[in-house]
Amino acid sequence: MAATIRDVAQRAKVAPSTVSAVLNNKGYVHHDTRARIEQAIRDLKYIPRRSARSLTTRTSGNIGFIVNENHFTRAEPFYTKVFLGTEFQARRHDFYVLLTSVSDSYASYRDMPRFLLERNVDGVIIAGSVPARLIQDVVDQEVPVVLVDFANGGRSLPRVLIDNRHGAYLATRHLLERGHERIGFIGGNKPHPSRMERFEGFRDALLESGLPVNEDWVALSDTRSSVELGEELFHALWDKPEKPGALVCFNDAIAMGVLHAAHAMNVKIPTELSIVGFDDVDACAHTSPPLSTVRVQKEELGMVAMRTLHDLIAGREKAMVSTRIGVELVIRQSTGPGQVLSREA
Amino acid sequence: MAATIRDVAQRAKVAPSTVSAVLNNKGYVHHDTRARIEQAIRDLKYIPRRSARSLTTRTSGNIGFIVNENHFTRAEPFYTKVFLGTEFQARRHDFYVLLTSVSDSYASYRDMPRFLLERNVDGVIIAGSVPARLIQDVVDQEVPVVLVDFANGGRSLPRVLIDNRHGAYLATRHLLERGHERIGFIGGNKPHPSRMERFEGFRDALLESGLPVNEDWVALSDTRSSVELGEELFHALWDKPEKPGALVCFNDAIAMGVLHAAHAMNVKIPTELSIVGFDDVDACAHTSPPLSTVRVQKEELGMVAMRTLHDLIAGREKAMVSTRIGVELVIRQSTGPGQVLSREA
DNA sequence: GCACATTATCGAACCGGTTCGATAATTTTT
DNA sequence: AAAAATTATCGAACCGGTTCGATAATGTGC
Repeated sequence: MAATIRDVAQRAKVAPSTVSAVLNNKGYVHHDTRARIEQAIRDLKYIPRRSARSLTTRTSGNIGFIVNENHFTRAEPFYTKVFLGTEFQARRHDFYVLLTSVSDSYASYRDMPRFLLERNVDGVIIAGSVPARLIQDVVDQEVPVVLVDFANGGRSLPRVLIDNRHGAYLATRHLLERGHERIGFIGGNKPHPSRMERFEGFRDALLESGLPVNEDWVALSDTRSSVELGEELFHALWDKPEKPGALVCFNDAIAMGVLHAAHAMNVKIPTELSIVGFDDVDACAHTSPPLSTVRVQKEELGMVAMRTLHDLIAGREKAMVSTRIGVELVIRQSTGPGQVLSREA
Repeated sequence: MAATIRDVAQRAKVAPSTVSAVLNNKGYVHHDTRARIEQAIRDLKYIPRRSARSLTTRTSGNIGFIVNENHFTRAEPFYTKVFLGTEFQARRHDFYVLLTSVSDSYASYRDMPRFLLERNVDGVIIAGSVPARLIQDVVDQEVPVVLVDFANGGRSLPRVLIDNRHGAYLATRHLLERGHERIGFIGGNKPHPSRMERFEGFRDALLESGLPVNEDWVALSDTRSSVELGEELFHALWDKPEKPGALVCFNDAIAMGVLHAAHAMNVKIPTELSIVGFDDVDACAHTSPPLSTVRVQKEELGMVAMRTLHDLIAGREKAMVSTRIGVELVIRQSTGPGQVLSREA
């Protein structure tokens, strides 16, 4: 039914290889011949099959997007947006994106995404933290890789990161400028590099203002950041004799957990407690009160990663590149003026 | 570098065709031979290449997911979730999902998604409304199709739909049970089949209670349903001399627009006006007040569509199947008791 | 013990592109 | 005018699987 390159060749009275030359703009083809071939292509509505082309060129036209199962199954809006950004940019480069997740129990090369085993991708984007072993296996396959929001320890791979430190710095400065002095930091996921960076940004802003970090107002955890964890951590903090007047939260999920828990305990936001989140997920604008947060351009992360990967695939980029995506403070209504109490007293 | 089927054959001292037979569990292979081949496969870490397999079997292992550009570029959470559902189910069937969008200006077969032109998908899922011409072209390609949340007029294609009528009926009954009598319906997107169905569910519930549909409290529009449209429609309604006490909204975006506009005009929700949305997007739980709505299992829509498509591809399903995905009422705090005023007066 | 079915394996052809060396015609250089 | 370079086209081989008919060995029925 569908036309093949030989059908086109026959109709244009040339060899298949000449048609191929026209299709790929290679070698010498006489102007008239080219016109004849192009006409034949139009007549037969010919379009080369991906599978045939893939076999011989050893390229698939696909790129793989790998995200940790934990991020994915909970349909976390963050990485979904990163994925959409990747997808959007991929389309411009005529690539398709194959999405998959990996579990923490990754053990051997056999657990690699099928698209890698079957050599069905020309490159891979890895979003968020994944087992080190997986990264090793991907690199061993000699497939170009770009990491997003994950700076893998030793190995030096191209990566696209969030400016976590600056974001947390901005959030903290904002609270300081509103007159807060008793500022805490809460969030989980200790091993995640973002956590450290965000905490450092928080700490730097405090130190810059001559304020110490009060350990009583810092609540961390080893488990994943989630709304539930936010509630838990809030309760832990609120039991302390001296309470903070403002909290910098590791991310919006945590912040929303705090919001809920505070609401349940009748703690008024922002009059009794100010809260800043991080990420700016959609729901932030609709919480009550709307959540001040640090906006991360999630789609941009995915887009930049795809551009970097494309450069890598095209062989344009050799050096390891590390890009930081900027952040911006979004002030809504969860941050009010701080009570400057102890000063005068 | 990577092993081919001939390498495996050589090592196991058999013909490539015998290896193929083992790989695909076809024909007769002696037990010992099979064991030898399997050992060779393990030794060489052999995995067949997708591209080679695709060329000869004329299957790609991919399915295409098409969504209207308007739904997609605005990163609408609804179809994103449907996509994730599809993706989740696809993985179970060992398929990958290629995502793309089409624009309303679709004109000819050349505008079809590239994965169709290149014959790089074994089936297609179309989510939401798309140009009729596109559907025609896809059908002409003889590629299995399943529609999601879109009942294409004349043509009779397998589809997975939302139980819109019942959802709107439930929402309206809920308001009636709270004592409301002055209930309106607002929403846009007239040509969308869901709109009609939801309106009918609303109407049926009213009629069942012996209440007429008051045209003054029905505000429709031809443009897309959005937060902005919700605000507009609210203002239009609120200008009327007699105001409704409750509104059934076409979807959550509209409802959130109403919420915003009401808030801006100092109209108290739910004391002065009750609101029910439709879809139950994530943000619903976080609005102020949290939005009562009709929950649609978005992931389920995508999963069922994928299952249906898989049956179609495997040739298990011939007849046109149309599935309705159930809905459930989620009561939050945007719906209060209705004032039974004119009764006694 | 012979005809026939079943089991087991093989090799060649094929899927539909791309690549590359051979060849010929034309143009440029010397 | 011969040699060299450029332009134009072709056909065969190849990518790495699957398919299918041929052939041989073994088992079954009568």
